[in-house]
Amino acid sequence: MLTNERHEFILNMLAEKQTIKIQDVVDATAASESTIRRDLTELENQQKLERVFGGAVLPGRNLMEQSVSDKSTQHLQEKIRLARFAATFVQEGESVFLDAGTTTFQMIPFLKDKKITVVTNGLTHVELLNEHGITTYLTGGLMKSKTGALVGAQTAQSLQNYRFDRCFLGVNGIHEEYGYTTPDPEEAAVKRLASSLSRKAYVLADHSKYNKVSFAKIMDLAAAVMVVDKMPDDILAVMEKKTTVKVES
Amino acid sequence: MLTNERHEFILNMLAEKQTIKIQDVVDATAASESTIRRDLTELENQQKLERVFGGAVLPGRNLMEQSVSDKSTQHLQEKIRLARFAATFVQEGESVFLDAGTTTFQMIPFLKDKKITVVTNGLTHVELLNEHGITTYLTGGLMKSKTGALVGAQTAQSLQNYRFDRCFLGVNGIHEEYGYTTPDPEEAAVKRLASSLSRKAYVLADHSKYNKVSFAKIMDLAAAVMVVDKMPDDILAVMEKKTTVKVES
DNA sequence: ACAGTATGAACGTTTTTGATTGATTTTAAA
DNA sequence: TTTAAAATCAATCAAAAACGTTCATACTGT
Repeated sequence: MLTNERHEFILNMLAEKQTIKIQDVVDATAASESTIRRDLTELENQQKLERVFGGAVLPGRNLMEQSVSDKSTQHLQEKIRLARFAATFVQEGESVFLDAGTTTFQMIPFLKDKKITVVTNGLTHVELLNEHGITTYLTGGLMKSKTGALVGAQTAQSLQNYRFDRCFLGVNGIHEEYGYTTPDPEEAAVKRLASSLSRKAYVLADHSKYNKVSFAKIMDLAAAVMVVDKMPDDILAVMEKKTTVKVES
Repeated sequence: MLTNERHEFILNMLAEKQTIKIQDVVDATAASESTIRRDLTELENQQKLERVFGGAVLPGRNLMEQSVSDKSTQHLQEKIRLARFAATFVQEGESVFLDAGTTTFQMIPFLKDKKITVVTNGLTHVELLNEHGITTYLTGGLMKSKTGALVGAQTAQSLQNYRFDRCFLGVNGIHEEYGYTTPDPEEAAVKRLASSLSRKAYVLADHSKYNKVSFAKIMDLAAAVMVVDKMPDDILAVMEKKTTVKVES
């Protein structure tokens, strides 16, 4: 049995059983314990698995878990429902911009079977997009360690090279008078530019964002289609004067 | 059996079984082991297959393994020593380009206390750089899932906006006549451009790369300072005609 | 006949492998 | 909680397998 075959075998075995013990692999492959041990060490270096005492387990979804863990589960469920709905707008063959942010991040699993091209300025996004086999371009720019977003002049210049069919943005504040806002002026600039380069722009917002105002203005409410969920009826009444879409539940 | 016939036979056998062992081919063709070996080497140069220890696999089948993996621990130790040495060239306040690649990746921990600005096209690099508190710009571009590198026209355009004091590149092959080579033409283009934008370019290479020739040429040997480690003395004799630096051990 | 290429055997080198050792971690009993 | 036994681990070493290189020979087409 070739080394590569053995590696693939181990990964298959792991994918199937979630957890493997070294002895099980030894028995199944007829290779020595030392060899299997070496295989596991190398596969761990490749981040294809994670070693534990006695065997190995599937690698942790570090980035996703990280970005997901800081929000409450209820909020997360809401975001996922919102994201799934937003993803239905995307048609085959389109080009899409995904803003860096946790809500747009949740859209990715729902895009996996569409033949689309995605551009994003989110570092965490590009990895998940690739795992789902979606052709992905990353904008250049300065890395903001806190949010994993790329911003600045380079990002703007990169964006100028693209035109999008659809553009999905996350925001921190929604206000009738002050429009969409977010804490970071540089990220706001990226969002504004992306939406101006897009045939159609969508803002993904759960109810917690309404009537909040953050530091940096992105644009007026009317400049994008707002995809909302669980908003109080009186708010929706105001919103429906604008182009607003509500999740069908 | 004619050479061409044998080649075709091997490719058919490979297409059918996904992976082949040298001994199996020897038995099936009644040719000598040497001949089959030569066949495989040539077919690999034609990118018709990919050699692994003991046989060959379909190309692109598990390139993930080759590119992301860092082979044995011994190789890794060698790379780390090389990386530490290379990092000593970087002075305070300089701007540095770090190529996507495993050897340059190992440099990052040794850069952490310097006040420098780093530009990279490596997705994995930018995260570690940020953990070490280093100001980091990422080039834009198309995401290559195999290597985690950004490539293409966007990457080139992003790079044009910078000038570097130093630029560190990984390569797959070093050859007196054919220069530095790497498997992917697009990555080669990025490396070449980056080095041309840099006051000083360094190629990091362990001894396993010497006398290897990969598919895409990056540039001639003389175009960069080669940082080598553990190279046989006779090779060094040749090298020292060029600008070459050896790790002090 | 001759130059150029392909072949197979032989050689020394590199890589992989399995067994052994002593250290470390877990488990279970005191 | 402490202690001892069992299991697992990393490190080392030598044997085996696979490797590239060289060289002499056989084959090819001109």
